[in-house]
Amino acid sequence: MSDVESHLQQLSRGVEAIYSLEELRKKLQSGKALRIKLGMDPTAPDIHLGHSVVLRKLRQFQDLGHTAVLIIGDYTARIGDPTGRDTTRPVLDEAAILRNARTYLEQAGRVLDTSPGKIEVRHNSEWLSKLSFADVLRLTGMVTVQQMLHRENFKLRMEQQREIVLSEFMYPIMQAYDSVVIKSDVELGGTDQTFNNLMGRELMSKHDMAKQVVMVMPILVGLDGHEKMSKSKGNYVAVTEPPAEMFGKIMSIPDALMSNYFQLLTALPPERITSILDSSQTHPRDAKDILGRVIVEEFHGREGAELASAEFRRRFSQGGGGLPTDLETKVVPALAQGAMGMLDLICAVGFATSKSDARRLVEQGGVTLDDQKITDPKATVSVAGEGILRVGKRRVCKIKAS
RNA sequence: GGGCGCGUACCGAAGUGGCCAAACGGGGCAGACUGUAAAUCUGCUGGCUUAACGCCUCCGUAGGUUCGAAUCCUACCGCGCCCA
Repeated sequence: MSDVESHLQQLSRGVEAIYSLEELRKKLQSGKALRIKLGMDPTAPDIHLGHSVVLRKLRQFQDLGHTAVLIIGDYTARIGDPTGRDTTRPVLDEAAILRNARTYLEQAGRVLDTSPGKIEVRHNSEWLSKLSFADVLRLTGMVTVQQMLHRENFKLRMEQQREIVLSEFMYPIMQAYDSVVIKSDVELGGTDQTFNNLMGRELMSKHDMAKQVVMVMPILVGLDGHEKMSKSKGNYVAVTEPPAEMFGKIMSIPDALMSNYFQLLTALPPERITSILDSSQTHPRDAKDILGRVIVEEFHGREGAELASAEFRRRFSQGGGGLPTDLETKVVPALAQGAMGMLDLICAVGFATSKSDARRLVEQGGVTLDDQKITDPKATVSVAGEGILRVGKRRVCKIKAS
């Protein structure tokens, strides 16, 4: 297989759609370093595995010698979005945008290759702020209302007779114009960006330029196995999380989700994935362990992944009970004054939000002190030196009087 | 400008004068079990406490009617839809 064909195969992996494969092939055949565009919205700086799907694809391109062009949508963010609902975009000030962009880059850098020459970071205010009204009219003259109304989101709202603010039509045009300016060869995005990215092709061809290829990646399902991974749903794994936390969260996904995660979040060869997912060859628990380690390894290295896996086994498998390696010590000064109520102690270390809450935990048998189960809510404790307090499976700490 | 609706705990959603700390579902937490923080099953899910069928706070906000209000009235705030 030629290089081009093998690259094409790698790059197509896990992709939802390519517009079009043939054009991508031609671009790869040219032998040039391609410019791969990815737009980012400077409002949500908490990057999670869902974002990493697209970022990993971008990284793949980088590794094959192409250039990542990251567009920070600062102009758009500054103007905000009048529509309130479907596409809430809060208005941000300059400082916030800069801050968000910086944390975004810091986090995206855990996936991307940020060495010089591999990545180009641009703010779209650079060119958008210079457009005159006449320029804007010229751009809007290149797109028809009918094209706009084809977009799913708009179509739906037309049918439901819900408002569409005129300026909303401008967002796809602005993004598309970004592509014209930076002369992208390929634009990446999630499937939700399909329309906007295709608009880039449209606008580029109106400018007599080579059209960008659009590749859209599937939206990653969150830890709950149903809804898309997002911060607001709380069903996410942030790229900045410590190894043990990452690993544990991955172990908590429904078994049925494993295949999807292997496909979108790892680079394991397809045959390998098939054999891992075949329960007659690999125990499902081990399959998930592999998944967890491969993902954690990407962010914390081989050693971090192994440690996280080992710790998980120690703490939770076969009854568990092991202590975490980074066992936290909490000082409870009140203990120095003699016996203190169990419930107060639980609240004092922050394992319960109220005494009623603490009482429930005790009554349900979820609390142990030095491996002694406490079942009486009225119990008092006096810890001479220090003790190990557990609440449920996951909350453990060492307590000291001073 | 006119008309009509809606606002209940983390979320969704019942409840239209006392039996309401408020059904039910989701989520969360705990327990059992296990192959894991999976699945399944069970319990809990406003707060305080001398732990009691005690007290306090609570159904957008502020008043009012009533022996008694999430439920009725008034004003206000917020949200939505329709007409102009």
